[in-house]
Amino acid sequence: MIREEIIKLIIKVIKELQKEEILPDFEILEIHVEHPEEKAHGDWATNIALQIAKTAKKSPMEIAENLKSQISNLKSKVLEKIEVVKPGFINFFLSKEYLQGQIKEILKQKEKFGQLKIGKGQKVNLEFISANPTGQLHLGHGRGAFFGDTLANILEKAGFKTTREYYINDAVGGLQIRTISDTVTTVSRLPEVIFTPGELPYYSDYLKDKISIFKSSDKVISAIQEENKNFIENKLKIKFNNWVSEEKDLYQKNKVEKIQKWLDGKGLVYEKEGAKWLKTSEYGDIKDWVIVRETGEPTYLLSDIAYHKDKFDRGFDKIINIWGADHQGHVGKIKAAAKMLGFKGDLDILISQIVRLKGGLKLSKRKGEIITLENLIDEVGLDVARFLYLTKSLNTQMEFDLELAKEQSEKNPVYYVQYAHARICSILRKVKHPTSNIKHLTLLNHPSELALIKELIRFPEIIEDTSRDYQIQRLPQYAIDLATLFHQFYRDCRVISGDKNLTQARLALILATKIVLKDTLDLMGISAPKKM
RNA sequence: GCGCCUGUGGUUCAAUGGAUAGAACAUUGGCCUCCGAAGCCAAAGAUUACUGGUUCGAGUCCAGUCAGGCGCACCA
Repeated sequence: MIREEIIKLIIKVIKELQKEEILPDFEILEIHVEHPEEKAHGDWATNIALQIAKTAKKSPMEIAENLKSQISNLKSKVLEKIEVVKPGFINFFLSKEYLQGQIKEILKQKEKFGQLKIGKGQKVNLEFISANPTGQLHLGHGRGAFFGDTLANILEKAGFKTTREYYINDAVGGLQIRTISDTVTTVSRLPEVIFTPGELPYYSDYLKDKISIFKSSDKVISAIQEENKNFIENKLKIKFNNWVSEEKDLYQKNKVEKIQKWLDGKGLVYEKEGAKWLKTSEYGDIKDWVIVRETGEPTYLLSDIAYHKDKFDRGFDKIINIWGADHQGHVGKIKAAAKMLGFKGDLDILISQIVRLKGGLKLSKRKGEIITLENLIDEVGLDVARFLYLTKSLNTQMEFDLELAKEQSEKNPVYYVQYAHARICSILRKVKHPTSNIKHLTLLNHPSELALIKELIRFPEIIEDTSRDYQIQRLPQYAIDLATLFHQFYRDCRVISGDKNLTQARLALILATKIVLKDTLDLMGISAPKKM
């Protein structure tokens, strides 16, 4: 990757300057190389001179000039020009030869372009959606669903081995389901109350129907779970590797009981007011919490600890939980439990903020009519829905305007991206043998061609950054940027022309673009149509 | 009251502490005899809630204020 190469170059040069005592000895911190928005600032830029100015006791400009001349001496084929600008930025300009050569690289690697090794084959567990089997998936679940699925794709691309996991809160045997939540309000009711539908103004018609058909709580739950699973696999097109049942995989295997004994044996549990409390406050949480009620029944917390113990035992290097905002208070408890259990890997708990339907929920609450995720997908389609969700950062609340979404589905940015793909395919259909001759890549000199190549080679960097910071919204943005540069190229350069060599070179360019565009869409779970 | 998240053009959202805060939608105008106009080009629109602080540099970090959301169970 080009960024890595530049960073290595800078480190090397700083060390040389230190040896020559032009720069004093200091620890080289992280070298920050960025992709400036302004073209005049080069393809890459670093602020390293500004950062080390203080410790080096020299002016940033002086340091930058020193670094520049040292790097220039190396005569790298990758760089065409290096500039030092005002406060002390060093701007790098990539050479045409390097850029042209990258097309060859993309065509060679095909869909493996952007595949990284930073995951080193480490095992990652991603748990997401995990909707209670007491109703259909709603708009809020869409966030976790698409975010989790896409993040898993990106981590795989970055070289991790991922497991997509869904936790089913279906404990009915030992525990009994006490809470039925519809998608609007969570209300607690005893089991017998649940099964007198006439008295339940809170529950959706959907749930009432299920209750009147199946009568018993465990049957209602397994029926709903089955429907949700079906919906997720077939309509959301998300394939989970693992469906973990609280009832079957934890309670029936005595894992909840075992973890309680283990915690007890470690002296982490005490009795107060007839209940058993876990000393979470000693492990970083704000207070202690009950794990066994006065009645002797375990709480959700205990079974969730058992679940996490199970995950830890399965040997994951990294565990990512994607929870809704209403579970925020649960984070401290599970983190505390992870410490108690001595989990050595990363435990990242991501909270997705609430999805709010514009115009409020008035009618839905009373009538039990809610906007389900299925309604949304029926209205706008899976591609639009996925894109819509992915463009927003997890920790901002999102306001969902269904009317607007429907209206905009016609002119949605997803079509803009897909159109670029379809356009490429359309051009390729006009060529008899769309195999590209990579011998004429040096003919790619037009600013629009070079700009497009520069965007293409950002792809691995997008994967790297996103696999580190989980800022998924970077991906749809990249897709839009790439499509824009393609459309501009299309405006400026005719692919099929009388000039056979140039045609070959441009075919190679659009083939490379197609590969990266398709891959970007694949990562987001969005289709890349050949015709629209 | 305490904890977490958020406050950016009319709207929905971006912006690893960097250079002139970007898109999309909406608004206004221009571009199809030529590889797909679901496209391209342009205009207009922002005191980044407010007040201080940190530094070469703050939408971003820190403190405080205001506003909104979520959580604070022997519910899950």
